[in-house]
Amino acid sequence: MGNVTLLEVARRARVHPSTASRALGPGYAKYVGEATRRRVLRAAKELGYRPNAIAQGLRKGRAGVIGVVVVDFEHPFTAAVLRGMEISLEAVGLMPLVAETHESSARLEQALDHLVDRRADAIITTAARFPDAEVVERVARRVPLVLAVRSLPGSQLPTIAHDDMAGGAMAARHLLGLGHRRVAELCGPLDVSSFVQRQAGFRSGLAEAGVSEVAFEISATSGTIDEGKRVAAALLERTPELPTAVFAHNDLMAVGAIDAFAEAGIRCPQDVSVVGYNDMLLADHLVPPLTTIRLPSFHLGRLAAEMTHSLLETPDSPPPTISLPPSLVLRGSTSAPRRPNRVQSLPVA
Amino acid sequence: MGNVTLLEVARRARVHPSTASRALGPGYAKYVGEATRRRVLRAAKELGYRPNAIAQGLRKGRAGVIGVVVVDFEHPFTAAVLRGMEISLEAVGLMPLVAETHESSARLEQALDHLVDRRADAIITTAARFPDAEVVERVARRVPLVLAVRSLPGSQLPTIAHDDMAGGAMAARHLLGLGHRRVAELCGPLDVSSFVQRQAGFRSGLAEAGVSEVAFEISATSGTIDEGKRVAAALLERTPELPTAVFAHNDLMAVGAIDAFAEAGIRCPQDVSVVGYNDMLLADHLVPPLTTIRLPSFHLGRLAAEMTHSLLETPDSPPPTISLPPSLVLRGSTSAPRRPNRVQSLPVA
DNA sequence: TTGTAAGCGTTATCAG
DNA sequence: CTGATAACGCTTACAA
Repeated sequence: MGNVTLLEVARRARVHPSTASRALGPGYAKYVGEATRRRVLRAAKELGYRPNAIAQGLRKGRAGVIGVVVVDFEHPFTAAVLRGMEISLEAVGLMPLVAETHESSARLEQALDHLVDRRADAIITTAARFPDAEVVERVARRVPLVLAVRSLPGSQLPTIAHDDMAGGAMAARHLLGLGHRRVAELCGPLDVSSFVQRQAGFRSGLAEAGVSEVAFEISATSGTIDEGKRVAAALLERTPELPTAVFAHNDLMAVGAIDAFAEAGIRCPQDVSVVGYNDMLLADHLVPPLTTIRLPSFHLGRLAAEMTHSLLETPDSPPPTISLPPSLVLRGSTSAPRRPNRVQSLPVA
Repeated sequence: MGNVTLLEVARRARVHPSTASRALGPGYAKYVGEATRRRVLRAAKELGYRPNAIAQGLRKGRAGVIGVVVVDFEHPFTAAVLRGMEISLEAVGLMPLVAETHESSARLEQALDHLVDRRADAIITTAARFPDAEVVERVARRVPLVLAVRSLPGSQLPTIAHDDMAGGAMAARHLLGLGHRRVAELCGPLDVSSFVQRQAGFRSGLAEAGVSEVAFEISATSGTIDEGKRVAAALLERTPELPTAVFAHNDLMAVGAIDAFAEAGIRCPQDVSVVGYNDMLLADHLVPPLTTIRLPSFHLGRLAAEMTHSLLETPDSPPPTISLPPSLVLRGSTSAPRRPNRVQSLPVA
């Protein structure tokens, strides 16, 4: 496992290590004689030399790595965001170093510290929750940091997110346009900007038509099928007069909600319309196919990476804030309300 | 952004840097006077000292990082495998550095080289295809390497994979048990061990009952819905007498196949049974719910990481080969064949 | 228990 | 165009 070092390459090419370094590196290669360069290159190839990125990193003070913090690889759009970042980072020779938080503040802090320790050139986090603001700001003082997907209120940090306010409003307008007047919301965790924005957008969309949503204070602790089911069941239990439409803060929750409704004998979309969020894989293969809000996640990933890169190139430019518009995907889980619901008590699973 | 170094901590604590190092590191802390240690710890905290992992890595010769190569974050079980690895790596203070290949050999090589350059302590790859064998073996000579999920035929490298042979056989026996005798297979790319094994297992399962599958030479270039649809459409086009059951090499392809069948007016499971593979998220929410083979992917991730770790601890132990048994998940996409199919020509979408 | 000194593999800087 | 030298920040024999 003895690794070939620059010194050995230099010896074989009969040059000084620094000459070998110049010949191999892109920046200084022109200051090396053509013949010498060839010799060095050949020696390197023959020995199977690979530069030690750790030593380079120590010397140059940068690791050539961008730290990326995500909630979960299984999260609906994590893969798309990551792929976008990867593609645009690769173009500039940077490698993403990815860490998961699983929605735990402790793990977020740990991941950020890890990345700081590794001297990541910059960090992109898509996992910030409101209680993490202090930690994030602390880290941002040590290394350029970009907030992606999830923003932090009042933060001056460069931010790129989906326009969830617009997404929520879209959902509201769609439902209103269909004729719904009695609507409810199945909220995701409200310590995350995405869900707060969706809620605000949804409510303001309703308000435009003078409608206000069914009061209901329970929100999901995570955006999963089980949580969607639990929250929807609670809605059934607590709401005397059932809403004719429901806006779920993500597709998985929408699926859970539809499950809960079905178990109570309430059909979607005949008895209740459901709008999801994310347009996840297979959303179009469910029954009914899910009407949902589609997010330009791949694009967001690209832009986040580009923003990060330009932040490194031009550290003193004003921190940008980008917001990406979503779009409505019409499918079968929404339709006009059948008729005003009667007060009814329904069995709960 | 001037980062605090050990030297500054040492100065503030009025000790020599080496003493500071000992006080801070876990191994030598006991050789430091209690009072001194306290002073160093306090100084470090006050200055917000964070050890430079790059410098540590250079000095110690190890980066404290395990390189992990995956095909795609969106791949059905990547997330589960990764989470398994992460959990067991974290327990021993190692961090996964993840790279994607998108099923490209060039990217695989690039990713492996990147990881070698970063002096990853070890590499786990779940993305190897047969043509990559040479590259993988080359890299394995420089750094401990574990083949996970996808094995390489004839390779002596430590390997941990799903028992796809058993999975394929399970699918075959299930279909045979239901009474099917005319069955076909929708294969994934056959330069990947997983799919070759599934095929071999399926065929041998059939052979036990003296059945052989419908001859059909087209295989998918990737395990996606679109590819499943394409291959299934080709099957419809080329097979005069339609099979009563189909084994798709993964769930997404199964979904695509069911789509293609539906477009041709062939219902699942009434006219054709379909078995998938992976038990992906939402497989139970499709229509019909997918009968499929479930893989212990989280467990595989854990074990792969443990194997890697013990490989580092005990480099001279014989390279283990582990195979993890899958299980059959019975759902609605399979049923007894209605009756022997007549020869028929069918419209293709 | 603490200090000394050397060096991990590179590259920036300065001479030549 | 090439060589010498020092330094990036840290750990670890070894000496005291």
